[in-house]
Parts: sequence; C-alpha cells; structure tokens
Amino acid sequence: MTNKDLADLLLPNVSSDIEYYENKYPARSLAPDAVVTRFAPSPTGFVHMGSLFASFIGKKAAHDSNGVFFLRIEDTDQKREVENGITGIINDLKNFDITIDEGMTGEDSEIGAYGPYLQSRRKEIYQTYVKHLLEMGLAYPCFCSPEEIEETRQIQEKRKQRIGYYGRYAKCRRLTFEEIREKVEHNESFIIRFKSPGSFDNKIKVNDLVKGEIEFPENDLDIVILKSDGLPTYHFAHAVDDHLMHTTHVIRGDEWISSLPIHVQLFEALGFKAPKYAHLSPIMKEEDGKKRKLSKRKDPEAAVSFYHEKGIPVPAVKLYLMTIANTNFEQWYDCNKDKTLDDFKFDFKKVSGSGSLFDVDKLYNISKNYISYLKAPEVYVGTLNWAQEYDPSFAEILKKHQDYATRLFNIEREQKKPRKDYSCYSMIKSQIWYMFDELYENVTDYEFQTINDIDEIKRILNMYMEKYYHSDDDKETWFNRIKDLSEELGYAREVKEYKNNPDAYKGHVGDVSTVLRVALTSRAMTPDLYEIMKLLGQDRIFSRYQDFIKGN
RNA sequence: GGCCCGUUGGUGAAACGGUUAACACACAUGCCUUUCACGCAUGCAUUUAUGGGUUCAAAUCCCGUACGGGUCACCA
Repeated sequence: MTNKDLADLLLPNVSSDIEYYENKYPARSLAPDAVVTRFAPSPTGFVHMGSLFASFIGKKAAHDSNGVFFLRIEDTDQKREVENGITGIINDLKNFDITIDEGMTGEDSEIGAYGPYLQSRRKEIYQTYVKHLLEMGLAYPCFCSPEEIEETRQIQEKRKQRIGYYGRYAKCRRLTFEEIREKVEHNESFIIRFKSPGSFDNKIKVNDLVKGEIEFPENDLDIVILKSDGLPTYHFAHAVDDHLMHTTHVIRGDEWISSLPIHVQLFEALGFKAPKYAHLSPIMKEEDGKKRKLSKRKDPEAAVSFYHEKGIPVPAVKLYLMTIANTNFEQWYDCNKDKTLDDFKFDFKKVSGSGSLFDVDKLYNISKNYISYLKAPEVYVGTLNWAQEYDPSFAEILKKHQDYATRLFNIEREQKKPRKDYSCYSMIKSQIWYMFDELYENVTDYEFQTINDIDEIKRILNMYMEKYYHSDDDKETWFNRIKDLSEELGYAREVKEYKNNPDAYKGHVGDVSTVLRVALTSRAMTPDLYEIMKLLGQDRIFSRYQDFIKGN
C-alpha cells in the first residue's frame, strides 16, 4: 500500500487535485508592494473592539498601498455558531465605515474572484490539500479518542514533560498501513494530523512586523489539520486560504503568536510562500488597579455597538483607533489639521508592541474636538440620526424645529476657537433640552447661585422686562443695558470694580446675569446668554420669566 | 509547569548609546470672562519595574529577579 492508496482510502470522495485550485486562483495583478489582507472572524457574536481595531488597520494598510482588504468568515466550528452572525459582523463593520473590497456581503452572498469566502463552503478545497499531504507522507490519520488524549496529557504532566501529541506520544504516527486499513474498515472515526518534521531542540526565527524578530523552538507537535467532521482546523485553513487568496499580510491578535511555529511549518510543507505577520497587542482595560484584556463578556465598551449607541461620530472613533495604531499619528494630525486620515500613511513599524489601555477619556476628547469643528447642519444631522435610533421622542422634537435646532448648534461654533461642549450625540439632549418648550414644561428646579433672595430675583426679572429688554439690541447694547440694570439695583457694572471694592456693592453684573440666565433656562451654565435670548425670542423669554414669578 | 511577549508619569506615549526624558489626554492652580465652554500661563517622572554588568556615557546593550499578558483543544 502506498501513500496514494492511503489517501484514497481516507478521502475517497476527493477527486480534484491541487493543480486545479492553484490554477483557479492565480496571483493577483497588483503592484509589488500592495498589501492584501483580511479580517477573518468567526461568526460567534458581536464584533469586539480588538477585532475592529485589527480590521481598521487591515483596511488602512491595504488601501494605502492600493491593495485589497477582504472579509473571510471562519465558520469551521459549527458548535459555536450564532444565528445571523455574519450579518451582525457586517453591520458592525459598516457602522464604523469598514468597507470591504472582497468577501462576504451577507449570510449567503459574497463578492470577489477568490471565494468562496465562507470556510464551510471550502471543504472540498481543504480536503484536496489534506489528500495531497497524505500522498506525500506528510500527514496521517489518528484514531485516538479524546479520553486517550486526556490520558497522555496527564501522564505528561506527571512526568513534567511538554504537553501535546508529539514524538513517542504520537501513537498513531506509527500505525502501519494494514492497521489503518483495518480501523477504517471497522468504521472507526479518525482525524488527520500533520506529520511535523520539526524538532523542539531546533530554534527558528520569525520576523513579526509589530513585535520584531522572535525566536521559537521549532514545532514538533503533530497538530490536527482535519477534524472528524471533515472540516479543517484554524491552522490548516489559514495556510490554505491565505495562500489561495494571495494574502500578503496577516494582521491578527497576538494570541496567535505562539502558533507561529506551526504556521510557518505548514506553509513550508505545503510549498506555500508564507505571508508577513503583524501580531497586534490586545487592548486592555484597567480594573481594580490591574490591567486586563478588554473582555467581550464583562465590558460593555468592548462591543463595537457601544460607541454607536453613545453616538460617538465614526470619524472620531477612527481617529482614536489611529492614535493607538500608530503612535506618531497624534502629532502628525496636530500638525496637519487640514489633512484627513486618508492622507496619513500607516506604518507597521509604528505599532506599539505592548498592550495599550483603552482610554475612554481620550476618545471623548477626540470626539469633542471633532464635533466642535463640524458645521451646525452636520451636528444637526448627526444628532438626529442618533436620536432616531435611540431617542425617538427627541428626534421628533428635532425634526419639528430643524431650523431652530440648527441655529442652536451654531452658537459659538463658526469662530476660530469653537465652543467645545458636545462630546457625543447621546449627551447633547442633556445640554440643550431647556431650549425646547416641549422639554421645558413643568420645570421647578432652578440652580440659582449668589443671588438667592426670591424677591430680589423677581425684582430683577420685572425690571428687566419693563425697562431693559429690547429684542433688537446688538450684543454690546444688550449687555450695557444689563449693566445699567445692575447699577440701578446697586450691583457693580464690572466684575473688577466689585472685586476692588466689594463692600460698595450688593454684587456685580455677573450675579445679575446669572439670575436672568437661570430664570430663563433653570441652568447656571449655558452657552452665551445673548445668543440664547435671541433664539428664544421675546415671547418665550417673557412667558418663562412670568411663569417663574407666578410660581415662586 | 513549558514556550513566547511585554514593563518609561494617573493614561496613551516620544526618545533606535550622549536631550532639561518630547507631545497629547486627565488632573490642579491662576489669568481671561456675564455663567459654562474655549483660550492662555503654570504645576504634575530628581528619573525610565528591580538588582547587577558592559561603557567616558545606559530608558536605550547584556544577564538575573519580580510583576503583567498570551499560549499549550477535533475553539478560533
């Protein structure tokens, strides 16, 4: 019995050969330095921040070099699959503007000439390559049961030896053809293992784009390449797919780094050219003074949808991702305010090798800056889009008062140093609600500051309405009148005057303005009062003041 | 336990054998100011986890230790 016979015995239904696939997927016609890379998640739930980060880098690296970024779904573990998992991934990516050039576009659709991009549809391909390995004597069937494997593991532990299927522990490697035939004929279930040519005593060096040169012992584990359900393991699928899809760069989490010796060995045994690897450090979170990997289960901010719900503009999230992706980006961006993310060249060498803490404060800061430089109509649209999804009643109000809301968003905006107080769309309502009568109804809680005497407050309001409010004043006149009012009531016209001689006055113009502000909005902190009053208009100002006077 | 990786302020980090150890976020104080926000100014690591070594010179190179992370599946 030859290796060929063995291969036919084990995989009788595989009829094509590897030449067929090698020809079917020819090299891509791209520039020599073009990056072809992919995002290859398994459809087991929502997209994790770390995955978004990796795919963001992948797309950026590919597009910077006029390469290709594609989406391959790794669904070889059918037990872990989640319903509509692919759709979920695609939506999460779409929400963050991660578009693909090739790959899965839905549960059942794809684009591109190197597919299928769903691994479960590539069964035939994997098996063809497994058969090829079998024929070359580089693979063999293993009939060991999980219990037997567990047993050897315990023996190895007791003997303080390395755990795994290798050397003397690789029992099935020594099976004769006859023994194999007999087991197969008895319908014993089996898996296929790779016959590792490596020795643990040999050292290999692998160059990683992020971590640099890493030295490992050579792999000597006879890893499983084909499972009993006929689907490949990750390692084998990775080698076959990335070879056939002509991936040049594999960008993935650094939990894969210890599998690198397996992967380089597999590529070599299969006669494939190995891709370049970039292993990204995990994004960490601090909890109780300790750093740990951002966890899908424990941390809401690990889910990419979290940022969508918060209403952090997508470009701001991308800006943040780039600042942690390339440590020189922040300064570059600071010096090139007129440029965009697309103008920045991503560089693998500038990726931090150690895990960075996810800095939510910084994200909010970036977002706040980003929003401050948007035009008012853009802020309106952003807020409306967010509200339509997460706060429909607020969305109705915004729609009803589109022009008014836009003017509101424009306060202190179009100037050299724009106002920065909206850090995300979900927070905007809490900052502007008092400008809408629908939301201002039944307010009873007023945050008065230094002037608290209710009669004095009423006096200020009444006098202001009777004598000092004129709807068409310009800002200077408007403010001068408030100064006049202050003076008439015994308050200093200027804060400085008051500070120089506090005993001569009841207070200063700021205190009076605060009364006018709080009685109008219930809040001590608002944008420019003049602008607010102009927007609200005389009728609303007077009616709010009168309501206040009546109610207190 | 074996094998890999990492460790610069509260946080992200720059510095690739010679700098006062950049910059940004956060924080604090002050100024500006009708409030807030903005802006401006100042402060915030006597020192790069730690102990040794190499060198005229170390955050940077070497060795040990500690701590953190990852991985050792018919999961990816």
